[in-house]
Amino acid sequence: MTDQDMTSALAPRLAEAIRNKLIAGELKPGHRLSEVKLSTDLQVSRNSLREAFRLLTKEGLLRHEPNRGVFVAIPSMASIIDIYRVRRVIECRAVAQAYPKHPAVGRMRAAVEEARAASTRSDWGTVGSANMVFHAAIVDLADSERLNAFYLQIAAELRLSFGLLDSPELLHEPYIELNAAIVEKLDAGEMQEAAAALESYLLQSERTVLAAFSRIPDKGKA
Amino acid sequence: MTDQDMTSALAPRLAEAIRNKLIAGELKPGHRLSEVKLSTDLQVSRNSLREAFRLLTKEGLLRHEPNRGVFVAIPSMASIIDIYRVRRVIECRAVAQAYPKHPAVGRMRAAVEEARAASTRSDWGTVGSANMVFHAAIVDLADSERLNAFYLQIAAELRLSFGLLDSPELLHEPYIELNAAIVEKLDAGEMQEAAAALESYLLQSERTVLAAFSRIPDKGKA
DNA sequence: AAAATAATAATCGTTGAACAATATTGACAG
DNA sequence: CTGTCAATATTGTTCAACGATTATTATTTT
Repeated sequence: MTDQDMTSALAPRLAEAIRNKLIAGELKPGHRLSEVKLSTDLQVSRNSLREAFRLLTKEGLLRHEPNRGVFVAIPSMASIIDIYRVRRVIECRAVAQAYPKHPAVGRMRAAVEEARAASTRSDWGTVGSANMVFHAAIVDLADSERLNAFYLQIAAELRLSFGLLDSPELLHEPYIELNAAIVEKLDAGEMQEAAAALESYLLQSERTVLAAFSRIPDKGKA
Repeated sequence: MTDQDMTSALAPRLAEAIRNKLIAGELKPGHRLSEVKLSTDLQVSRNSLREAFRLLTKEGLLRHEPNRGVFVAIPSMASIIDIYRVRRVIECRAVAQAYPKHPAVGRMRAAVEEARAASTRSDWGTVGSANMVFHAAIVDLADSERLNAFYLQIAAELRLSFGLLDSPELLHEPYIELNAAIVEKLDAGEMQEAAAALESYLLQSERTVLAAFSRIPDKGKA
């Protein structure tokens, strides 16, 4: 994990490294990222790090305060509501308009299987990852690279919120079978029904996340 | 237009300045942007310019080739198709789910009026701008800042494509009254009908743009 | 003359240092 | 305890440098 392949440019690689730390919870919301400290830690120059900061700020994972520095974005109810709004717009439409034999359906099915297997051994981390794959596959039904990229960004932002919650397993486990139901409906060619199921699914998930979020004691504090 | 307000950071301001040049057609697709030349022209350092480049590359307006530099993105049929796919996903859903008395409807109506007025005096530039405002207002019906930001980005990319076309007035003028019809349906509370109208509208617009694009002689050449 | 090759120049990628501007900290006086 | 002001740290931006890669020109070879 030290010096990777130099295939791509430095700034995007740096951004990815930081992004991974963010979604892994190693950097907590509200925390300030010192340019000198991070640049020495990551063995890069301040300038290169600043390029990465700009990327992540644009992605919504960092917040930039002039002359004060960059901070890990602090998720809010508003941001969660906004993200779920985006998800419903994109995912539901993708399912409603899907071609039932789209290759992504196979990935959806595989993600359901992986989640089921991980669930039996209480591997909630894998369940969560499989769920992410499932929904990314849904978006892929729309066959748009721009939507895919946008969704990945939104998903990363949502994972930042999840990091604040105490029991993230509850956020994914109940939905495994709902995911399976959506795949079945897609297989049967019932796209409208699948979209409707997904919509209520997402609304319920949003409520659950918001409820868990409201239970956080010191939210709003750095 | 020289040195603006220093409210925001330099990199985003630089990005905006370059973005404006891109959609104004001052920088043509395929053209390489020299770091030293642009940085001296814009009176900024190479490092600051590179930060702006990263932003614009992420937006899809520039393309980055390792060790070769950044180039103005070259629109393709594939990118136009992709962008219209995104537009249908977002705009149609936004209209279908709209609250008829949403403030954005007023902006839609105002945009139609401005387009009509500009059309009578053959001011096609204003017609085009009003059309952009109209569709941005549509997206705003969904009340999502993330969707708004994403749409703005996509719209800028599309305008880059428009810059290649010979007679852009044909791309907007025929749609003024179709826009008006959508506003009327929204006023009447007929959101599904409005969404359906918008969908066929966008499909037709896509065909027109693709047809005009296919008539470009030397596309694919730098 | 045409093609291949070598030398040269130009550009990018990244770094480190520098300095001004702004923000934070801490001492001190009231 | 509170407000003021200097001292300190951090960001914002620029500049110069140099290795690495690419583009260009010159040279050689066939």
